[in-house]
Amino acid sequence: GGSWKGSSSPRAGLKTMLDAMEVPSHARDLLLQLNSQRTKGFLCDVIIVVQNALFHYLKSLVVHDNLINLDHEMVSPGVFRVILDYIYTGRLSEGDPTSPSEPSLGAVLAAASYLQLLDLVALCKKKLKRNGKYLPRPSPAFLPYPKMGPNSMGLGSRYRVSTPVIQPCPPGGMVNNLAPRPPPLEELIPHRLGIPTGELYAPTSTQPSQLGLRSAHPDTTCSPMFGLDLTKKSPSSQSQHTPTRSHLVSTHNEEEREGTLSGHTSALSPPPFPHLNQPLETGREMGNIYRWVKHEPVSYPGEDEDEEDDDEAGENGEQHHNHHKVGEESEGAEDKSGSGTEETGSSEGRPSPTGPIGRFHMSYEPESFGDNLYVCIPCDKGFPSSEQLNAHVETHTEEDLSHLENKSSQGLGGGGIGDMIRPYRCSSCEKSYKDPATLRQHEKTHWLTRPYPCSICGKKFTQRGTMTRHMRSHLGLKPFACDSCGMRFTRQYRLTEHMRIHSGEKPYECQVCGGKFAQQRNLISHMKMHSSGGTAGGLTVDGKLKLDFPEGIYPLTKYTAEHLGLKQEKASELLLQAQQQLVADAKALESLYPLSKLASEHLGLPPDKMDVLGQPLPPQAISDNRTIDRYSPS
DNA sequence: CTGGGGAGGGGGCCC
DNA sequence: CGGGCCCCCTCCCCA
Repeated sequence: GGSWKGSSSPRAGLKTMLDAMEVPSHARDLLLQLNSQRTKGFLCDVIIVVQNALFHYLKSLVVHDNLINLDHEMVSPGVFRVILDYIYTGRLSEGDPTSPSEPSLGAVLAAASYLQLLDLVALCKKKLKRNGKYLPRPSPAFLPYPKMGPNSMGLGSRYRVSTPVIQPCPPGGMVNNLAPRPPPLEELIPHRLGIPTGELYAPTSTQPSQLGLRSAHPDTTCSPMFGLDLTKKSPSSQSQHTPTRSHLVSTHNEEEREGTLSGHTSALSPPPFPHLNQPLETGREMGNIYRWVKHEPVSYPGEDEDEEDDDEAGENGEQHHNHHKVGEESEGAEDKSGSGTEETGSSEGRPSPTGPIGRFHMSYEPESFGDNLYVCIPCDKGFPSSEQLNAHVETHTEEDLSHLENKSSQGLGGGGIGDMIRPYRCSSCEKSYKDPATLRQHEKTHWLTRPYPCSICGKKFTQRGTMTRHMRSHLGLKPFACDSCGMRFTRQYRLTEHMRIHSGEKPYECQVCGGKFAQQRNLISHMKMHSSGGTAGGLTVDGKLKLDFPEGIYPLTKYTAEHLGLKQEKASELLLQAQQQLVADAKALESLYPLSKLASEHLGLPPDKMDVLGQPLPPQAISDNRTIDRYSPS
């Protein structure tokens, strides 16, 4: 990848080389061979996921990473098959237009433009024209864009700018799940497909630079894309750890690929909502394009920026005027994205002054609320102004909202209130978040490649903050000092914990034995002792079943949870584990000693109901206060 | 020797 | 990006 970055000379060189090819059919033969190889799945080291379909691909034709996930709203498996065939054969099969399974040329065109397969776009247009179906679009500056998926909220205009969507998944050679991990990879597109490589191949030289790892191509200006910048934050923020750009030298090579790729990948990392995708331009012109988009009133203000943008925002400021400099792909992109952060950040509130909840106003039919166009989703009340709605929303207590959220998660199903409170759902798991940044952060936990490697030991992290924290341990940075003993810590939280040693405060109390602890974690491990070890003997010396919950099995009350210093949910879970362990132990014992009346009474159930305890308690049993009250020991 | 508690430290994750 | 919390591992001490 890196070799394509920078000036156009590599292309020129390739052209010369190809021109000089003594056997003219060589390229064709080679492609045929590759295609045959591909159809057999031989040496296909890249897997592209489109919905539930897997396509094998040769890495030589793709830029990086072994697993790529395509947004199936933009590219269906059928369409992608056609595209892949085209890539390998140079031929566009039109198939049988009457066959429902055969993708239409229009769909292929849309996907091709989405993927920036310009040659294919041209070919599709040509064929459509020939069929008399193609109506050229007025905007010459941009590729035609496919219609948006069902979740696009009608904001397809955001795709006005080229939005490569093939998303790099972490290497590792395996597809750990088919969950569509959105996004955009920048550059699937092989050079031979007609994309100017200089525009598509972002640099791969993105290894963290500050601590000595450098970027490639000494002749180009490479931004330390996701280099750890300890100058920014770290208490010891030693500037000496932060080489300036001019210090960068090239050490990039294949061996570094993984690391650099991960950086690159993250630099191009996908927004969590494919359908809310921001324009993620690949070319150096993108800065300009972006500027144009910025002023587009219809541009959807979703979570735009890419993860890597942030640390470049300042640095790139000086380069806003210089997008056309060859060899700056990444910076151009980042620059764009960085600006995107600001812009979209400011515009995010536009349609929805109340944030995520407000965002859902648009799903309502205005007329149904008369003049009260501003609707509080949780309680369905309408208000004539956003200010009034805001004032109203503030009257909702956290409790109200969490109650509603629980309700929705228990029965209202998808699209319920829970979704409105936490509208940003992970495409790979059931989790949802209140804001897109958190979702994006979370989605990285599903990646196979962790985007933030430690420059010292190479360990990789899903969050930059975790990586910088880790770095501090390498560097021995302990900014938090205890006033009493001078001991230093890497984290504030540790110091807080530590201070309890001096104060003697032990806020965490075991509700079973009354033991007190200064640190919650020690209470937790203590609780585990109660559960797993508790019935280790199973029987007391006098042969009775030994139980640690003399009152029987009960879910934790909120009160108890608070006393444990745990969130009720967590405490209940913990206790539930203990209970299940207890039941398992009791069952094991029962097989040895038929369950006595005494034991069943200890468990709070008649012997014939013992089985149900093997199953997790239903959520209501934990969260429903009435149930809790009934079982509560207090 | 072992179990349990105290405490330091690292990573994951969400806000 | 930092703060905060949770989880885990580990080491040390002591009964």
